[in-house]
Amino acid sequence: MSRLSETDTAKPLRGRAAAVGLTRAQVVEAAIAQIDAKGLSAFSLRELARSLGVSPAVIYWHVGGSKEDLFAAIAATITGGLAAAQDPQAPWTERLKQVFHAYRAAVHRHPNISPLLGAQMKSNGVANLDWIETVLAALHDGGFEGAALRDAFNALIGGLCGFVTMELAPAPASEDGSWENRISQRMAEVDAEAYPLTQAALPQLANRIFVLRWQNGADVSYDESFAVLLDILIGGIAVRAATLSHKEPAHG
Amino acid sequence: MSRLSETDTAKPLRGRAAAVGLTRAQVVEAAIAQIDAKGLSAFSLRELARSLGVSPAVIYWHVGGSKEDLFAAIAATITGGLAAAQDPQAPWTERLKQVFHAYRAAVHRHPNISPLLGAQMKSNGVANLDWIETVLAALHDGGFEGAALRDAFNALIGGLCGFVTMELAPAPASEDGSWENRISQRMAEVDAEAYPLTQAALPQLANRIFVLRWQNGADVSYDESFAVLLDILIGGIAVRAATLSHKEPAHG
DNA sequence: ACCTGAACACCGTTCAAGT
DNA sequence: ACCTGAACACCGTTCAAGT
Repeated sequence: MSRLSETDTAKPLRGRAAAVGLTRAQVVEAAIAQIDAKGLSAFSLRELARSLGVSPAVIYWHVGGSKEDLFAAIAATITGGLAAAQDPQAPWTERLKQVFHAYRAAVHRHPNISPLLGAQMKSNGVANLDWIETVLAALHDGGFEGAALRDAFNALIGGLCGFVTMELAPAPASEDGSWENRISQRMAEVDAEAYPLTQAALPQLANRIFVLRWQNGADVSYDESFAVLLDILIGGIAVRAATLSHKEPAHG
Repeated sequence: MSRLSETDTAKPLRGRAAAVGLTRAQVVEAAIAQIDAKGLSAFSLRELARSLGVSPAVIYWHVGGSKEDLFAAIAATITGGLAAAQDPQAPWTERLKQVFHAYRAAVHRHPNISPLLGAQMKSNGVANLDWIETVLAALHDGGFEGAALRDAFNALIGGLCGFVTMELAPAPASEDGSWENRISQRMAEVDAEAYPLTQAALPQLANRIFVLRWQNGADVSYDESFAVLLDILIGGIAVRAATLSHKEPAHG
């Protein structure tokens, strides 16, 4: 949103060319702004350089080896500070809810970035261990370790971060709304013989359930569905925690 | 896997140029083979045309307007026939398990295609309603309708398909294993002061949990984690079904 | 109906050279 | 240390023209 922060006085400015005074953080910030504005599919390093009034090569100088590295830096920026969203006094099940709600809120602040978080391993990297540590700590408090810890962790992260990725899956890039029109019309014509339940459900659920929609979670709220998923998952994890041999039943 | 099926005799072959005799289905099949072999990031329409010994323009002629349309056709091919995986006699909770296990197995047969299914709305389109109908039918048998049906459907699809998307998120494209080496080494150096639980868990869990890994679900099994997620989700959905006013408690 | 060939407007990435 | 400019090897997409 905001332009390059002019208040960053930490730049040496020694040479004449260095008068541009770009920072790595500024490059990442500008990239996020570009993706917020035009979408991920329209994003390019050359366009980013253009928007910064700079040669394409400077992106490489500041951010490292490749476009993927820039994406990883963006992902790290988006998911930074998630650990702070959690109240250390709360029971572990509550802490988990807080962290995943914070995760979803953070991605919703930059919905176009979402594919980088869910569908690219490099962006999932060791970037910031802070919020991973909080998830592991909560599960540890619930009594999980070893293979049970692994499965609980993966089920939570995969299910919840995966939900957000699907929720915010981008629509096809197109100036006009031709695709939206075509798909909404095609849904109106679903064959009642072949798909009776789909046809019956569509009047109420068209564009409000995955797969049968033409807008994503940036335009249509999936808050309640996410709440249901989170409730079921945390509840199920708590039940499993209670059955672990070396712990008393968990509160929550 | 298999080359173009020469046994397809349904091609007219009238002109001389038509001697190539390409089918839309063959183009899609060849695209899948390309992505299986080289990965999604290395895939291009020109390369596909080259592998078919054909001009780039023919892809457009056969498949429609854009690369995204080809991707949608690929997604439809991959998820086709999922409805058949389900035993109509089984209780609704069992049917759900069958369908989602079949979904995961289908994507695992072409792991490189996975981002198309989870992170692109066009590929999620009305493509094939068959398996959507089976999910809606199962939930209907469980007594869900209206907003409850919507949330149950979204929680299931988002959580489970989302899990598969994360599980199979592609590693960065690079000839050598330099990235794998770097990240695995960085994990070995996690600060025990700042991240005590992460550090304690890593010896057992490195490369076996999301985010802290350098290989994806095509190389490392997430079968057990998926089973845990599926169990918790179906169990939670069944509990909610039992609380719906107009139904008796569900079996399963 | 199906395909070719060439063209247009872009890309990501690298590298010598400047200050 | 930070940036420019030009170059290389590609893209996706379109369109007239061929058979």
